[in-house]
Amino acid sequence: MSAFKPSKRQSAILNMVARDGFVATEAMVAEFGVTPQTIRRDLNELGQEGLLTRFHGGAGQAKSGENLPYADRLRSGVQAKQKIAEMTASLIPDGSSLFLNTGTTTEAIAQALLRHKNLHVVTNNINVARYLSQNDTFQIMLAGGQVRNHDGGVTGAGAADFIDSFRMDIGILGVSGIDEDGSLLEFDPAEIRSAQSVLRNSRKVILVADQHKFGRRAMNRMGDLLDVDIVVTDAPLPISFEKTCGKAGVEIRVAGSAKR
Amino acid sequence: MSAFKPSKRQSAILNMVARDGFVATEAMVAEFGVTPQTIRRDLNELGQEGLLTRFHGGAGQAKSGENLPYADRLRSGVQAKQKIAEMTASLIPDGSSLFLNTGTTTEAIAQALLRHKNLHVVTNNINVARYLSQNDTFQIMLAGGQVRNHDGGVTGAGAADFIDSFRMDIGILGVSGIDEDGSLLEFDPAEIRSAQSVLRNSRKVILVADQHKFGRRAMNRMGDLLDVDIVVTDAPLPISFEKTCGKAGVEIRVAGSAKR
DNA sequence: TAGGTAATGTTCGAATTAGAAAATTTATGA
DNA sequence: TCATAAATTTTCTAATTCGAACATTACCTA
Repeated sequence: MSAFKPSKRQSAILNMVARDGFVATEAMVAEFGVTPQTIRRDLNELGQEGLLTRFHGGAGQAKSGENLPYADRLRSGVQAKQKIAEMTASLIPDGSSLFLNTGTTTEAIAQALLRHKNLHVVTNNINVARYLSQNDTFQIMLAGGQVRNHDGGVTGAGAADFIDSFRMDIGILGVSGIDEDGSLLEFDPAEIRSAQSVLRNSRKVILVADQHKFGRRAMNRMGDLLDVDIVVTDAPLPISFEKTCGKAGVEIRVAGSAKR
Repeated sequence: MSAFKPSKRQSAILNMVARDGFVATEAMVAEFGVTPQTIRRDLNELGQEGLLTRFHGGAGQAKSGENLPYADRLRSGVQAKQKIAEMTASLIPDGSSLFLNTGTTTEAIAQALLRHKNLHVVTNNINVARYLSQNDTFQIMLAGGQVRNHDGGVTGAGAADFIDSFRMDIGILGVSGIDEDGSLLEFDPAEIRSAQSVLRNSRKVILVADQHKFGRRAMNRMGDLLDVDIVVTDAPLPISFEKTCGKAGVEIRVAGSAKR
């Protein structure tokens, strides 16, 4: 029972490849929860279409050629996160206290925040902590616990308790997926408790999610759109989600829609 | 034979990786006219320095947010730390549980440990955690608390308590200085309690210190040479320290004296 | 010249990945 | 409900890559 349709998964693969330059087969197996054989089939198909290049052990970006229009449409990963990160950063005043959880989007936000001053940040992600530590005016609190090797997230009961000991102005949450009924979903159950602590202890909650997250399924429910104040994304939402947000009283901000 | 010196070839490899995102081992073999094994040696070295990421079948760009290795390399005493790191790593069996505290030397050790397997590591340093997380067979526990911006150390009462909840085979300690009477010294008082927890909870304690640490003064006393089992350093110790170690029953290992 | 060292090549067993084919599950429409 | 097609897993074998140990080469220097 995979949470991805084949076409969805294939475009997600293209996004990963576009973002990282090279993705190992095993990494995709872990990401999508399918068999290596299935990933190889995908890679062979995408490779035949010239959308990526196969390597022993994974796949990398396609050699520059034609086809790029289509590929570009499917791979908006990095730019999308960048736009989301910049808009989110613009919502944060200097001197705020805030929380950042795990995810590539929140890592992008950490980078975008480096120009701010005197932020107090609580996080459970060692990459976020490391980025932010470059700014001497920041005070960074990192939750302790077991480190998830592939993404640098810190998990465990202690991490959630640690977060519970703070009360923050703003909580910034990344998620694995959002269901149509407004459920916020995560792949990793270990992340749930930390995220819930953030929801509880933030005066204002900002949810960051690129367009592919909407409708994407994941096993664990961490919360509900009702708990969120602002959603920052990179493209107009499907109507069903707009309705859900409207009911929940959630403000939607589409990054890069005005300019670019 | 080969038209490239090793250093030339390695920087050429970095260029290829930077340009293409991912380069297959075979492609480099063809490019440089050397054996796959030679390429692998290069890739392992560059990978350990964090300048690229190894994959099965080739190498790709370094994971997000690298540059510290460069800064590290420019710092003085890198070679000494490297030698100490390699010798220390050789003292650690696969599958051990160990502790690593804060300091540039312990960060070098973290890199040197990447080829080990199934280590259980407890640390209060986010850089150590990040390096080690590249190895999927490691289980990493990171203490929580406030992050010291300039070196990535995690401090606070919670950090020491966190360490106290473990019992480890080996504790690896870096220090700011060592007094002639055998006192282990630290500049930052916030580091003291964590280090003492390590001394308490390690079955064997390895102290790592380059030659300049001996005789250097610092304000805070964290422990005594009596608590240490092995000292790893990079040059023969002054006689006064040899005597102190002898009395304390401490084994001294000088890295790089026998081989290399 | 003899010894030492750094770099590379060779060899080989172990580990990883690929691919083909069959079995199973899932989705869909009559 | 059943039949059918699509998607995925399973299973097995072949191909590739890896790492360690040892041999070789080139070069330096005492």
